[in-house]
Amino acid sequence: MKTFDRVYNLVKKIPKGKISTYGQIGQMIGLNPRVVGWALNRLAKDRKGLPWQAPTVPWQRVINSKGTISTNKLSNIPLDLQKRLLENEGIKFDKAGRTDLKKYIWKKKTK
DNA sequence: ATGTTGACGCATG
DNA sequence: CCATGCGCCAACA
Repeated sequence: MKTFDRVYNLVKKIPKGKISTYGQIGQMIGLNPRVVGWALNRLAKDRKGLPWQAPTVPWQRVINSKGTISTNKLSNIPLDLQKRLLENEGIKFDKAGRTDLKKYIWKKKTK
């Protein structure tokens, strides 16, 4: 089991309308937040023409701990794509591009 | 083996 | 709120 597979498997469990953070994901599977970001970045690189609208892994549901979008400074991902995807799922952003983590944060079922 | 690179996060000033 | 600095660690060259 590759490290990035552990990340993907967990991210796939985030339900629509909920979000998580790199730190939270990392904490759940014992990885540094940077590694989580690295794994998702790799996902984008391996995309190879697949449509952004139908991601295999709902990577858009992972944002940073400040509640803002981290992908906007990247060149390999269209500007505001992540924000639009989340808005499609009912996530609201304020004028500064922040979202309410307390409201939308995903709480993994303690089972 | 060694150095570099981050979709990060937290502490400081 | 903005700017640095640093720890973190898998993958890659």
